[in-house]
Amino acid sequence: MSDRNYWLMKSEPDAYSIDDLERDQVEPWDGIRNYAARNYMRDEMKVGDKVLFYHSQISPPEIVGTMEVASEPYPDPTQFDPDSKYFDAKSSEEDPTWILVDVKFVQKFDKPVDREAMKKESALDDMELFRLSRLSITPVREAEWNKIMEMAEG
DNA sequence: GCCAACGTTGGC
DNA sequence: GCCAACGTTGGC
Repeated sequence: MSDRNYWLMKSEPDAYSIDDLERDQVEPWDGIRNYAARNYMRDEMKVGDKVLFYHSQISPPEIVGTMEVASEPYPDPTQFDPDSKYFDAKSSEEDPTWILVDVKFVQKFDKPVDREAMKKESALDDMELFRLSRLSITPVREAEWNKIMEMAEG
C-alpha cells in the first residue's frame, strides 16, 4: 500500500472518453507512441495504481474521473495490425516496441476538475502535467492526488 | 486555426 | 554524433 503510485493519463474524448471506459469497464490503453509514456507503463505501473482520467483537446481540458491499472504490462496489439492507425512496421512480435497496461473504470466525477481550476491551486503548481505539457502519461504526487479528490468533491 | 514545445528523422 | 527540418501534441 505504501508503494502505491499515482498517475494522470490523457485521452481525447472524441477518441476514447470516460463514458466509453464506464461502458467497457476494462480497456487496453493502446496507441501510446512516446517512449517516456511507454516506459512509465512498462517499468513503473503496478496493478492497483490509481490514475486520473484527463480529457485533452477539448474546452475546457479537465480531469473527469479516476481509474486503476488493471494488468501487468504487455505488448500493444495495435502495433502489429496493418489496418490500425497505430501500426508500427518497425516493431516485431519477437521484440515489441510498444507496451501497455489495461485500465479499469473506478469513478466518474459529478464535478470535473478543469485545468484552469488546477492552475489556481498552489498545491498543484509542480504537477508534471504542467511541466511536461505534451506528455500523455505523467506521474502524480500523493498530495496532488488528494487535492484533486478534494476539488472534485467540493 | 495558430503556434509553442518538443520528440523524431535523416543528411552530413 | 550533430543539428536542421519536420511532424505531432495540445492549450488557447
